Amino acid sequence: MGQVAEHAGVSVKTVSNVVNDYIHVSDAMRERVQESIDALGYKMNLPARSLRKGVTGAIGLAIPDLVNPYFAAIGQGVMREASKHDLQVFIEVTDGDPRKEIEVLSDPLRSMTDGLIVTTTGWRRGEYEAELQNVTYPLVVLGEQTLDPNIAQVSHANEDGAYAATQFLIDRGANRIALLGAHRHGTATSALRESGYLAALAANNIPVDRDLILQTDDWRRRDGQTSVQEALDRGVKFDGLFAMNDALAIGALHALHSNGLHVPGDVQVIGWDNLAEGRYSAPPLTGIDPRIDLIATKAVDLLVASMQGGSGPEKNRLTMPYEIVERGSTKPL
Amino acid sequence: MGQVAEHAGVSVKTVSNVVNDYIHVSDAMRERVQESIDALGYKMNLPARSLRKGVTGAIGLAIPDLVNPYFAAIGQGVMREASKHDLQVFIEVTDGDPRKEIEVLSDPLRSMTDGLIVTTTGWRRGEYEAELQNVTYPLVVLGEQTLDPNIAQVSHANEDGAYAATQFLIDRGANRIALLGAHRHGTATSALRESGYLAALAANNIPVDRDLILQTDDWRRRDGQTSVQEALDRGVKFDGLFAMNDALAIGALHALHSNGLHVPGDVQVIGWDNLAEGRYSAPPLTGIDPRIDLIATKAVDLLVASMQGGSGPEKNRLTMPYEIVERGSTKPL
DNA sequence: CTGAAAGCGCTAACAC
DNA sequence: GTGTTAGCGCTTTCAG
Repeated sequence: MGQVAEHAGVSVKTVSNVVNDYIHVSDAMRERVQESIDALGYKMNLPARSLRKGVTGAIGLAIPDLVNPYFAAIGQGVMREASKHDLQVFIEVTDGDPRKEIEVLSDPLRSMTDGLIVTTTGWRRGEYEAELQNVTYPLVVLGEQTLDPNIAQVSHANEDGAYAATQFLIDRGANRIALLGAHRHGTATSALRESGYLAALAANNIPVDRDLILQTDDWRRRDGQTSVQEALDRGVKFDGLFAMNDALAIGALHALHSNGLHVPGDVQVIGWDNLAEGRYSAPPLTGIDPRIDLIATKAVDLLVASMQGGSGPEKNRLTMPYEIVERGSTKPL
Repeated sequence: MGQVAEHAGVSVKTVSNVVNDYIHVSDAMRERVQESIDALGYKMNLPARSLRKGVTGAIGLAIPDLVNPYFAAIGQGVMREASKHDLQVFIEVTDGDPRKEIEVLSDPLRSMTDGLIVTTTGWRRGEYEAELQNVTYPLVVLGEQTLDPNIAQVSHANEDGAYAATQFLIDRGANRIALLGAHRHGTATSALRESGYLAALAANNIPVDRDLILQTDDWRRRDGQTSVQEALDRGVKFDGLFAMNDALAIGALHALHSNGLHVPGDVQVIGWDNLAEGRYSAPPLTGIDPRIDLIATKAVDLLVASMQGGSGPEKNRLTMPYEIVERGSTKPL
């Protein structure tokens, strides 16, 4: 910057003014400085600016996995919305490891971001409340795990959506409905979706059959496939299947096909996430659309509000609307 | 840091020594300082460190799209390998827009990274050579578009792989083989794969039928689907299909099914990328495995070498090995 | 509207 | 082994 100032015959302050689009700069001056900038190929040093200003112009996004299409979509949505606010996004990967999901809160990288969006999968309800309390910067949690109502948060309509998905299957004639994705050690999300499922069964006077509640360790395609395969091997029969996410559903489809079962003829399948992949599966997947784009947008907006406004009495815990998108994996009504 | 120094009754230099694991610090001192650090909850300010040291400890990764599983896999691999070198990765998304792919080279964010890996999709051969020349920091290009042999680069074995894929189909009895993914405005990658396809046909004395060369605007599922659907609508017949990537192949599968065609009975399909999604399609996809993990690893290693060693006479243009993974979308030999 | 000087938090160089 | 000082490149007072 000194270089540019010298070349243009002005002070560094003036160069800074031009670079930062300061109002009170004469057009002549602006042009002259800009020419020097171009001539010398000057590039702003961001670390120096951050150090001086105390803000970085970047936010962090902690997700479990880049390759998982759900989190990739979150990442895409966050980046899109952040760029509208001229914010860079630094992605950190936590592998769905609860320890890493909490470490990220005090990572040195926090000094390079003005706020953090963290998506949690491993936390159980009530865990890590203390660490959350110690956070001094703007934070938004994606998930349903915090107790403290002061922490900004955006969640799926887990219970309502699960109820609706189950009812959807019932309405189309299924009455032995498997639930795929129950966690042995109960994450908050799976517990909520399970309770929506149970509520729908109860409302329709369908008895609960524990054999139909299929556990998985994780929510990936493989987990869906092996879990359904095992159920089939055990001789469990069902005519409907509600998978807690699309990846599980894709795996389930695979297992069902391998066992000669027809979808939706023998088993109707409904998923959750409305991933692009589900539009191209055979058959295309019916499912809950949680509006991932909206989740990401709201998360950024909440974070930005917290970064700017301090902590007004704004609504900081959002539950997203959902829709059911009907495709070939369920029968038409 | 001053805070910590005061609390521990030492100088800032000593605190810095402890934080940076400097060798010549007595154990007693180290412990005392560490206690103060913990007591005060001190966190290193990265921008300040970067400013002073002139290096940031981070690298940039420019990819077209976070949601595209191929690039997500590249991202995952790059992050994994980078973390082995204690490097942060800052991802930037270029939307496959050639302009953005070039802008990223001179982005202000470069001052926050010590090097850049850029994956190119939009460049045509020979384009942007000037901009590439102006780059003053370590750079690795993923793709096959640069002419300058001094630019580090890792590429797929496009021509050989395409030849092998086509031959694979021929060996299994196909003799009317469609090629899916030719670009109207010829990107380097599609041109190379097309030439491998043509070479294989020639080697087997199979005449080229231009109707079988299916153009697409991009390489996404949708492009594969619509392109194949159009071909079918035009009455084009084929018993084999080589899709230039898995996304196209997934789209093709969808179109084929919709038209009552059986895979591999009526049409054998081979893809390229070996994405997880292809393992769960119906039928599971045969295809070229480009070893995405290896590509990412090599890219980081090349970059790190260039960041450390300056520019030794090392091999800086790598073509990755490939394998064919056989699954249900082709017939057994 | 523009200039001069101070200082953000850190590490490198040098002194002790 | 540990302390002192200067300065990385920028923006922010405060003068003019």
